Amino acid sequence: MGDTSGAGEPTLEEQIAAYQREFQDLDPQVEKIVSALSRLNRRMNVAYGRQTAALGIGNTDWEVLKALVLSGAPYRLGPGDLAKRLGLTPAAMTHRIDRMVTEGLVTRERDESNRVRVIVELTAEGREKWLEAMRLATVFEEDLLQDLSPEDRTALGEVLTRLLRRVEHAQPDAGGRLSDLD
Amino acid sequence: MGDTSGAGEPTLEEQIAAYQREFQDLDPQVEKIVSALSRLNRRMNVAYGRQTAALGIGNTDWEVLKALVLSGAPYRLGPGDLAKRLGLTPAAMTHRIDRMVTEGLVTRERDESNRVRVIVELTAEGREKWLEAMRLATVFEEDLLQDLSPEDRTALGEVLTRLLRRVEHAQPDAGGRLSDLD
DNA sequence: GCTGAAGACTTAGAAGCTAAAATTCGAAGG
DNA sequence: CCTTCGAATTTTAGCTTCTAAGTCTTCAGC
Repeated sequence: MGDTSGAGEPTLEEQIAAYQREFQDLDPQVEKIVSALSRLNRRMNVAYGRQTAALGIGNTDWEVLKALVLSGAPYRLGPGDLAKRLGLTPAAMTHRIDRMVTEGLVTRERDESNRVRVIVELTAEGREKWLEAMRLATVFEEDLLQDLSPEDRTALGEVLTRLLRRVEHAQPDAGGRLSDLD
Repeated sequence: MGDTSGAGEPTLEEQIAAYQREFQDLDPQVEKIVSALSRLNRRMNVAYGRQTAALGIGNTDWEVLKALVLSGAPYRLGPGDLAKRLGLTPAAMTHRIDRMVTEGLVTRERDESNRVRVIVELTAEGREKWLEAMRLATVFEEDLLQDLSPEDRTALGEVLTRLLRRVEHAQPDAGGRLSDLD
């Protein structure tokens, strides 16, 4: 069923053996995939977390930067919009924006054409931080996949998207926000 | 660089296109793997979270149950040990154990042979909850992997463990505790 | 018997989140 | 023109879970 965390961790093989000992019905092949996937993801998140921390931004900031950049130029969204994309309540968004404004990553201003609305816009510094984080991330990712041939990579991408389609179909847009950093 | 969360989420393809638009140096093949992996993991965590919630236990409880079960019969560990395995401070462990004792999932008693130590022991109910969660999880996992042939499964397990070995070697036992539910 | 170290617990405080109330503005109807 | 409703945001209060630092208890060596 995957993995948990941290130091003093058993190896993948040890853990699967323990699972089999405690739960007879376990398919070790399935468990291997699921546990490896989970561990891999955690390690990646640790790496990303370090990189963004090195840039002086937190994981919560990172999520907002990403949403704004992916929305495309001119990199503007309302708090409500952002909240929807990130799966948060509007109140939580207000707090994040407060922090990020003081950090200089975004600006907040009222929309002059409809003064109920607020516009959150990426600053040049915010965009630069995002780009820098992406540069670090791609180095890490390239290193991670270093041993895989182009064919291996294609095959892996295919399998994973196949699995993803399956979950997304079964669990259409869950909206859950159970951790995830990238 | 992976994915974030929730509702109103773009499709994987849309997101990769947006990344390429905003960051020219991106290798779409790499990004596809990384993003699919991240999304897949998040969906799995959402599913696990629902299942454990349905059993009336939280994600934090689940981690402790798992550590105890995996330690093997008689399912006893000290708070300090548990804290190390879960990557928490001892203080955080104290709070978790408090809660879980009132929930009837574990018992806490002093070790009579060395009264400085405390022994946390899984109750029958705690063990039963763990087993039930595992049953639900395996159903979900089997469904997830349904379309993969045994050969596909073996291949996927191999590739993932290969990647995992690579990260674990580069990042030996980071101890990080940046989210993860399983 | 005293002292030091180890282990667990307590307290204080930080980071994030939610829910619900308050605020502000625009739009529609009398 | 004024009023009222509704939408979007912010404020307030409180929850959960974590860390850091200090305290208490107990064992072990001198």
